[in-house]
Amino acid sequence: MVESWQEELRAKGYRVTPQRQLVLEAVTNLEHGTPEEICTEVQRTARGVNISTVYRTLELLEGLGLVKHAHLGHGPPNYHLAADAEHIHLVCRECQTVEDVDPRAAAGLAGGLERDFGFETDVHHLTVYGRCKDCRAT
Amino acid sequence: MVESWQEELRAKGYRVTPQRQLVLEAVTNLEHGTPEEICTEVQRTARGVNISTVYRTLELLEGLGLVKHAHLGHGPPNYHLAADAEHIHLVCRECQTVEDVDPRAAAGLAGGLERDFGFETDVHHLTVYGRCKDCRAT
DNA sequence: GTAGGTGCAAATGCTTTGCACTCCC
DNA sequence: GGGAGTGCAAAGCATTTGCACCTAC
Repeated sequence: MVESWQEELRAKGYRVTPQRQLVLEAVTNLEHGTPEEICTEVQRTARGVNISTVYRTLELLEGLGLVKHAHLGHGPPNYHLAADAEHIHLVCRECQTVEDVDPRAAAGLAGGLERDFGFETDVHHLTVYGRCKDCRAT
Repeated sequence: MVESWQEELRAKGYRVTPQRQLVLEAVTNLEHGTPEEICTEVQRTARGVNISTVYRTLELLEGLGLVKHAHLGHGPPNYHLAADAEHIHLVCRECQTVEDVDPRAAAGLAGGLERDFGFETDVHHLTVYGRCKDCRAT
């Protein structure tokens, strides 16, 4: 398997700190979360990590390719583990819920954009707005 | 054809003001613009409209279905005429440029989401992140 | 005339930054 | 020990809100 992210950090001259471990754990537990939510999650298990440290850490972890973020509408960005299966976000414009679906649903779209525009689609980052099943039923 | 938006405003008890006309014109001219850019565009032709009026007006016009907005990444939302042909935004993560493409590219995706999840896709609002042709060539 | 609309300034919410102190290597 | 990392507070933006004044109807 791969070397641990801790070793990777050290190899690049960064340091392994409790805060960085806590933030990564929180992202893992939440599966999806805004910086604010991640900060709150950390406080559930340990003494808080400052919100600005959360921002700095997320930026670092994203640079290392450990986490990724997506923009799910008006609010703050949403972070999740890069290692989690990639997925597409379906955001309902009425009830604001987010549903994760298999990226294969967008395989045709990605293929078409590649073929017609030479555009390399970042599938995990794809956000689709619309109305969900439940809201349409109402 | 349809009644003018001015009449629609009056019919709903709203008023037709120069500011509202100017904002709608600016959106028309810009094709795509953030609230800030729209505010600047108005100042090119007339004496400025206050930024808070721009926000309030865009919200109103969106409620009437005259304009729509999309989130193109980190920055502020992007407004365009609802009457403009619907399109998909391809946002390059490296050079930040936005390319508009025909919504038919996403017909397969929308059909699949409808069939498999009962999700009604808001195609005009679709934003696809990735890397554009030019950046991939470098 | 009057309710809706506007401008201005202050408030808010999210995010970034400067700086002194801390602690990992 | 020294530089990277952290906490705290202040600064930055984008956006919203309160309120007195203005104007379309």
